[in-house]
Amino acid sequence: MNPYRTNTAGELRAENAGESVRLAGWVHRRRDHGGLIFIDLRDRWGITQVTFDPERAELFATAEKLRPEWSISIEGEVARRPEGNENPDLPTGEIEIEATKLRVLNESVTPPFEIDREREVDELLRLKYRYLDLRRTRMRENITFRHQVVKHIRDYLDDRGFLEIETPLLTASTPEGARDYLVPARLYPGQFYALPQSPQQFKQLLMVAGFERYFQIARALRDEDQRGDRQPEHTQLDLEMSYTTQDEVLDLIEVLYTEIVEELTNKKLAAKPFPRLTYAEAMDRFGSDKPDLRFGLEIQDISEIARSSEFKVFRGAVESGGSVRGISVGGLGDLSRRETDEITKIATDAGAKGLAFFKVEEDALAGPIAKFFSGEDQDSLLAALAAAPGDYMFFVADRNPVVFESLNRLRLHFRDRLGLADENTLALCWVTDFPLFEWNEDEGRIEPMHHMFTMPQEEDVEKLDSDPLAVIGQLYDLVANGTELASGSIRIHRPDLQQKVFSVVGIDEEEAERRFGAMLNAFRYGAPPHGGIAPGIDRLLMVLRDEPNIREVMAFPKTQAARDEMMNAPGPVSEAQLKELNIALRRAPGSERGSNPAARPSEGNN
RNA sequence: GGGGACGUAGCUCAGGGGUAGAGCGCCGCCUUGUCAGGGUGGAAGGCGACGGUUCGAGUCCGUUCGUCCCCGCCA
Repeated sequence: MNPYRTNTAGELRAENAGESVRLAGWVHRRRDHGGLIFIDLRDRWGITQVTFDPERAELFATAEKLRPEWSISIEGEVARRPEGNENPDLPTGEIEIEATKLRVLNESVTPPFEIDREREVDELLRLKYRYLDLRRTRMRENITFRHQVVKHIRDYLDDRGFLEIETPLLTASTPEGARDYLVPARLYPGQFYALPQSPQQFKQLLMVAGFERYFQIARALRDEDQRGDRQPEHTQLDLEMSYTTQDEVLDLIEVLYTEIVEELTNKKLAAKPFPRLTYAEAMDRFGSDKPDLRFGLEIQDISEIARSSEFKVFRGAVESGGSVRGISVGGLGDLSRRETDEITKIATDAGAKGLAFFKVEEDALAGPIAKFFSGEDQDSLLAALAAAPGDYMFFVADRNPVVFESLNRLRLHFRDRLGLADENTLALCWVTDFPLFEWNEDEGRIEPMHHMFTMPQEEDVEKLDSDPLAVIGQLYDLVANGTELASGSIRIHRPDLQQKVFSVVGIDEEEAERRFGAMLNAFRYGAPPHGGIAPGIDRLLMVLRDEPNIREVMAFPKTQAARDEMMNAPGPVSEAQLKELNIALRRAPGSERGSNPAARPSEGNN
């Protein structure tokens, strides 16, 4: 018999009355009535009320000393609570334990914040005392839920013949993409391992190796600045299949995600099967490759009306190869000058030179530029946007990328402003047929949209030479409520085609050999056609748990400045360690921002 | 790298030129049916740090450190 507990604090019910039990856990709350003491005992599974009777003098005297977060073990009899004293808010609320023994396993100093309350606490304090923060309901539930989702994933893939295979954490640096985290190689002075941004090449090599169906709950590391949904290390479901097709990958993930949502959450799926939009369609209708499909406000192209209008800004945009597009928004009432300025700023922040808008009146359009449009043109605009009296129409005239980005941001702004999206609905959709490459303005060169192992659509292969930017890839994203949850592709499996793609992005044979030699070589040994996907686990959990930040679904995240304030990482290392690694520092530790612990604000230490 | 918000008691916050306040928590005492227990008394901070303006600075100005959010960056 376990010396601490026979049952958990979440499982005892009325039918257990009369049983002798032991429970162990923390003092959640104490209610000392002088002549009677109630202790709420908390463990991972729940809360059970324990009573201490003054007739047992010694026991009672110990119970009087109990304080929140003391670790205790109690023994006693399960008793139905007196009539009328049940607590319907507690699963164990029909019973209580009449304590006969109490062991204090460990006292607790007063915690820096209250464990039993859900109020907001400063994030730095939460992270510094993460082991206490994790005791609180929110985090305990999130981390528990995380386990359930990952378990479901493992079972699902195991059922379908997938093998979970680990790949190295110490690997080679790949200069493009995100900045690598580097690890000095002691045995090779001046050389470094890199921590993986993803197991991409390894999983493809596992296909060459014949494992056919691979997955891994893999850590992916990127040394880039943080965001609400980005951490230095995050977790992906990395997955790859041989002899597969895009549809097969999509179906596999679609069923998995449908199960997760329907079996593990109370959320509603907006549509089953998930809508599949091409990249071109998503941009056209929503101005984004990760559209939020929970609401309308779809974008309409009015370039043809603009081309013949009197309004020079509109005409000019179309004549110089851009377009004019707009959305119609109801329910805004009458916007003040200040409000229209704010809305305009959203568009200009996205690169637009301005924002054209009209208020739709009963008989005509109103607004600063209405005078440039004939009655006929006004009717055409109304018809194009299906606008009704009381609506506002907003138009952006510019190069297409600017038009799309501006209207995308406006769409999301009105979603939030007008509460158009139901929080309990998950609009999952696939976006497919992405271009294989995109043009990098800053660097003046072609780059892969996803990565350079993506297979072009068969009919576009010949365009790799003539018009690479027009080549569509066998590339797909899973999107939920405007958030990208997964990204994948069918891969190139032939060395000649891979070499061709390398050359399009400016990697010659010698460089390809040096950096991707293993893979190119592997492809010469009958590499099977293969493809896969890599869903982000953290982002999925954020969406499913309605958490505003990725830190809320990770047990031990880093701060925005990529620090671990609990473990004090990163930190300096000894001169001896550096010497062993053949590393000389260019700057002494402590000379950089944020690197001086002594400069940090002090906080309570009770 | 850039922009914004914030930093006052252990926690959450109010105060905005005249010497610091609330709720919760904490400590003591009282209370036998509470479950955000109740009552009562008490301790606790000099307002992130540094420098300036002022007779006087949480309060105004500057710098700096830190946290969070956004852009850039990043799938």
